[in-house]
Amino acid sequence: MRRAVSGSAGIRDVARAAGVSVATASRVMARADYPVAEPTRQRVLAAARALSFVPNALARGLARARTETIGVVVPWLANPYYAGMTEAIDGAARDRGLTMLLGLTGGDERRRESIIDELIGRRVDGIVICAGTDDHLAGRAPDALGVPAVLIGAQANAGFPMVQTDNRRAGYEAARHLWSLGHRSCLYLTGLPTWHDFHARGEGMRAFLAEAGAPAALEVCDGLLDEADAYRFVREACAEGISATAIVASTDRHALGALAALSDAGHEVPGRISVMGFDDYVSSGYLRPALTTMQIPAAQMGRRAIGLLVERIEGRAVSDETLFDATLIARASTGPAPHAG
Amino acid sequence: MRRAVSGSAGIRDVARAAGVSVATASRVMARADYPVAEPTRQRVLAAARALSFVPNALARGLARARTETIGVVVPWLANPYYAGMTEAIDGAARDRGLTMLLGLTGGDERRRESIIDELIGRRVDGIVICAGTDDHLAGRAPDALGVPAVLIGAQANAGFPMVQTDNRRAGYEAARHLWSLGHRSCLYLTGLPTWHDFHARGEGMRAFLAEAGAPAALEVCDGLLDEADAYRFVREACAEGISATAIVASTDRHALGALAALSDAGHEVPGRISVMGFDDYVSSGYLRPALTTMQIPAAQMGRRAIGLLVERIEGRAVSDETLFDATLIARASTGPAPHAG
DNA sequence: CTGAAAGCGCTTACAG
DNA sequence: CTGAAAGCGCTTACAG
Repeated sequence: MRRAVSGSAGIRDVARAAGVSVATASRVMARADYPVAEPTRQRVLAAARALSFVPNALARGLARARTETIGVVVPWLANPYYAGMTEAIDGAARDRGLTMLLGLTGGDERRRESIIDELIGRRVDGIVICAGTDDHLAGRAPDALGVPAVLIGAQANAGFPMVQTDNRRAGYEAARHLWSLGHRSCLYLTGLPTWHDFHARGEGMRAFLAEAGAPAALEVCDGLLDEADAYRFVREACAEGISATAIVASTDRHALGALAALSDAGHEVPGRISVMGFDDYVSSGYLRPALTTMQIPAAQMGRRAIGLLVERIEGRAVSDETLFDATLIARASTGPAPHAG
Repeated sequence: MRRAVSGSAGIRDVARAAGVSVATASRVMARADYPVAEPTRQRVLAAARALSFVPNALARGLARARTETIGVVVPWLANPYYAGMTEAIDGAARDRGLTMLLGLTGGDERRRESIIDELIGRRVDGIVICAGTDDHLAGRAPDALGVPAVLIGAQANAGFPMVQTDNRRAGYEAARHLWSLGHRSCLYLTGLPTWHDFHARGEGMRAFLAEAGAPAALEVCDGLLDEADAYRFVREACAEGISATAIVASTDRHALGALAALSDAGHEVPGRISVMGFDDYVSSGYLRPALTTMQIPAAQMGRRAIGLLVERIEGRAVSDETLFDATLIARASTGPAPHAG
């Protein structure tokens, strides 16, 4: 019905130019380890080069039922945490010859579902989902998805392999750090309660403080979406008189807002009040005072996710869940509590 | 030879379930505006839903010679400028029903070329290239690419449509801002000389200063890749005695490094020295002192690029080159020059 | 080592 | 409004 009109040469053209059948041409283009006579191979290769043949990945994918493509779904790129993770995922995928199809959800669950359908429609070989606020995945079971999938940073989700940071422990360590500096009253600034990463961090802090015998030492303010929210909240808190000697922000973004607010309120950090965050963006070390933070190994997590995914794709599922640890990066924004000084 | 083993239903299954031919089933799934009897359409739709049919985009793309896919090539995501631009591009593409295939070059031209080949192999309908350091594109001509392409932030490149910021003018305005504050000696911290965006900014500054009668007022230090490089350089400069009263950084990242170095050297900003950058990351307004910067409309540029690309894809090329203007966002990091105060 | 042919899952001119 | 069939550009068992 239609004829090839596209300028690009097809395997048929290559075959003709090399004087072989398309089967043979295909065999040399498809894989290096096919049994083809060396001179034949060379002729085909030369023809392909001469015609600057680029195999049609659609046709290949259709025929092979394998697209060498993985879907990656992420909330945003605006957050350095996700940007870094996405970069790491892309790098790891590329190293294995896989191309990344990126879907940005904007934190909208409905959009996420449609993105996943889209990816399945494009027949990706697997999917990595960087979860955030919720991960019921509209009730999708791992098998119902039709393709292997691995979750990053999600709470336990029916049967999906996962890679995570031990957020509870990270929170625990954060509280311990502050406690050891003499802080006995902390304010935790966090996002929506449904973001379980953040929630787990808070739980970890609470656990430490309870063990330390000061269960009431933690005050939580949630619902803060970004630096602007954190800024406003802390600014008001300062105006009303802030009693905590330390602020823990659920991300470095929140910490940045808090830092700005404290500066504008004339509260010295860490002299009057200490501040710490979670994530460790590259920029955090260049703030002044430099930000103390619990570093989350986003790049490692991304790479590990690809590792798990490829295991699944190749049908050799070994590992299942991977837990990473956050690392305390102590910098200038945390110091001895004023009354302890 | 092979049978469909995959769990997902195909158009054939839908047709069978609905009691129609695959042709008819395809027609209702493919487009809403096909002439199909309403009851028939309903039966097909019901069958599709019941079987949770997701059309195979590979087969469709092969048959239609259109994939509803665009390739986007970007150096990194680690830089908020590119992250924001990529997000905007993705959003604009999604709004038009196009899926983004993202390729990260890491600033490596060879990798960029292989990514472009990869994208062409996947038969994207068009390509957006966020250029950086070089854009000879290995000598590729617009037509030789085989698909429509538009460049963002590249210097004039044989025939490709482009969207850009008027960097020269942005530099000019930056210099004017500083000059009006009494600064007569500026230091420009920048990346590799091959990054023409940065180079143009420097040229613009130089042009203003020449007009102002102080052509020697600009000192340039290039080769600074990130905040770490900027930090080191400024730290040393401070140690040796810095004579400039203002530092202009080619990006906010560089400015961040400079700010940290000045703080560590005990140089007050803007009392002793003013600092400004280019880009305007969301975080820049939360630095203390808040960073004065020339805001580059990255999101708008990304959206415009998609607009241009779609025009090309649909064969109605109207606009060709688009120039955006940077906007001065004056904040606390720039102030009157010390001797002018 | 090589070729002829069926098949991957859709779409769409062509005929009713 | 609907169906039978060719075609999109590859791959790969099957037979030499």
